[in-house]
Amino acid sequence: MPGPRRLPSRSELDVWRDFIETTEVLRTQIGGRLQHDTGLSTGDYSVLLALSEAPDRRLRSSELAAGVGWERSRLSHHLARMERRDLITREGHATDSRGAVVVLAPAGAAAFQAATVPHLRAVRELFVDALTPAQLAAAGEIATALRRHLDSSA
Amino acid sequence: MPGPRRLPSRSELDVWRDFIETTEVLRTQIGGRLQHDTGLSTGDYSVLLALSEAPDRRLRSSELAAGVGWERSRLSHHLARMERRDLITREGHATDSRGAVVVLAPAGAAAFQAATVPHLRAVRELFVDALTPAQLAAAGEIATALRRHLDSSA
DNA sequence: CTCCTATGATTGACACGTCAACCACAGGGG
DNA sequence: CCCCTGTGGTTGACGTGTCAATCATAGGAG
Repeated sequence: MPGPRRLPSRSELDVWRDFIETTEVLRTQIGGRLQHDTGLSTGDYSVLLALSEAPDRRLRSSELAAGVGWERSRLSHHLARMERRDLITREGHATDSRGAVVVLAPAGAAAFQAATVPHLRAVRELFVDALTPAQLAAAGEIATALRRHLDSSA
Repeated sequence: MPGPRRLPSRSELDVWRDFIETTEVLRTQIGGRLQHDTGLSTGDYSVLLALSEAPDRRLRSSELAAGVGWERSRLSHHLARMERRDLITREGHATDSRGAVVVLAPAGAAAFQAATVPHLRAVRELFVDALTPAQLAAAGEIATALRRHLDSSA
């Protein structure tokens, strides 16, 4: 056990840079297409997806935050913007006066409906179609390994 | 060849979501550590790295943009913020009066020096150490395949 | 019942990114 | 020489994300 572990080698660093930059470009492209085709951001899409699948198309704010994996502060800012555009509305919680309930608005449901096929098509074109089945499986395993490692060191 | 190709299957979509969310968490964690340990953002780091490697520690704005892979507008905003913090300075170009030259400032060089080891350590801990050598190689190949596909459909 | 702490959520300040508009100058045709 | 188009770069507006501070209420200890 040497004390401070080694730094990444040149080839490891090359993989890192290539990997992180490419995933960033991928995210930007997918987001840009979604924005262009439907007027929704990927954040909007995640929120609308979670609400669409929720019973009664409504969720308590903290449940929604857990569902999309965001901090409450981020969700609060995003919901404020979505409310301004009439995609969602907010109500008080019946039994816990601290709570807020987020409700899918008609315009939000419509926007989500219109967005889902174009978005899934973009995912296929830019991600699934770029990889062989073996690479796709490997991508899944890499994501799982990274996630487990991140969770354990948090 | 059926006309409109199929949408992603359930398992393909699961991989997509896992992959894109995990890489985002990874990016956020690395950026957060860098910010916390050194006061630099990953953007700052990229710019300072490019300038450190440039002859005379100075680059024309458009070359710097190409080097870090950013749009000119993004670079301009970022340089304005970095100039405010005395990490870089900007000068006019000698022969092309339209041009701007970005110069690494002493504080920028010092901040970069201080940041490199902690940053590389974080990359090793959160990325390299999470993967087997085979997975690391696969990650490189996946990035290459995605990048090529993105370039061709742009 | 009265504090006391923990939790749900919002806010303000600020960094970051994109888009479109803009300004200034370079480098030619005429 | 004059215009005209293209290029280098900046700016403003706005959406997005993080952090720290704030506020109100829930829920339990005493």
